[in-house]
Amino acid sequence: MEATQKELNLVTIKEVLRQYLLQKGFRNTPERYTILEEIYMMDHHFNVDDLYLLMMQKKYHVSKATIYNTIEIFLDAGLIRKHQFGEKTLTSSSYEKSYFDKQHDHLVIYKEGSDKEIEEIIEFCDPRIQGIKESIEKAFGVNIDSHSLYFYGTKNNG
Amino acid sequence: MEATQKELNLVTIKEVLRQYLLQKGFRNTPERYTILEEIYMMDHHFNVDDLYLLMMQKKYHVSKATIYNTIEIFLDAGLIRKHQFGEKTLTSSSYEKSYFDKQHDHLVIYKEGSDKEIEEIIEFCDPRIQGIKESIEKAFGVNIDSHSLYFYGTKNNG
DNA sequence: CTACGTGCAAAAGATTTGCATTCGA
DNA sequence: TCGAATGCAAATCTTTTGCACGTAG
Repeated sequence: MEATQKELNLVTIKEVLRQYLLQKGFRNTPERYTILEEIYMMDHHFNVDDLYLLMMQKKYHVSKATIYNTIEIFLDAGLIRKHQFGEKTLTSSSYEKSYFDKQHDHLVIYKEGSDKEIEEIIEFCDPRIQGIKESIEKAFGVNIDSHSLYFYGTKNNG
Repeated sequence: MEATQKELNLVTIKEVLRQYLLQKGFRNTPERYTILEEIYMMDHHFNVDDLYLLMMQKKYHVSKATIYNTIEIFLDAGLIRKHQFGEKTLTSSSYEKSYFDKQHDHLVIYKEGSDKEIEEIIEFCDPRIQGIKESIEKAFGVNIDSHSLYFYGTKNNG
């Protein structure tokens, strides 16, 4: 059932990409569909290197340049979201599939005693953020397209 | 009056650094005080290169390595905060002085029609974020040390 | 056919590291 | 004195760019 749902989603998401490419006048290259499929088969956040290594393992030869290119397109198409975890240390950008999920935010949990190592990333969704968003739009006369909210903390051992 | 207040703050903040270095057993190097002074004389966000160039102009010779080092210390001491503006494009880390300010969040306004160029960054402070924070702490059993919230949008021309 | 997209390698930009030298305690 | 800090340059890591080649339309 789980696998079947994923298969269905895969069919859907490829169609979404097809429509997007058509509308933009971009080409239907096999790389774009293969990368999309890999991303939508994954269950977690990933960065460019993760994706590159995964595809190498599966013997799909795609260059990093193409992955970076493709990710730009997917971002524009709304097929993925970009994140920047790790407030303290510099980390590479992370991404996640976004088409079937609702917008959510992240709680980044650091290992106890370490400022650097991330132990876990938990997703959450609090409706109050919408209220803040609307207030800001009114207060400053802006249209807000998106937001990002991260909480940083540690496990509560007490 | 403005200048006088800034002078007073400078005296205070140097004392804070002195206490911090003492407590940690770190040395009182002139570089650390000079960099701190530059940061606290500034009114806006800055990145490492901004700071480096500024100090070169003023004929203070400080290497970038030392600036990076010092910034780590100031972060740990709570004298500055780190930011990562620019969700779409990669940008260098930004920093700002934090000692006399209360915690605030940011509204990043992009130039109309451009996904890349930032037109303005506005600071705001909404108390509702505290409520969300407390809910998350209870829900997931964590201690939250900090958060970052960014809204991304464009000027409302309507 | 004719660009657009890809792959590869080189370049660029931010940050980190290694090491000899300097200097604060 | 002597270990911590600094400066400089080289190294590293992520992302971007240039160019020759392949291929979708």
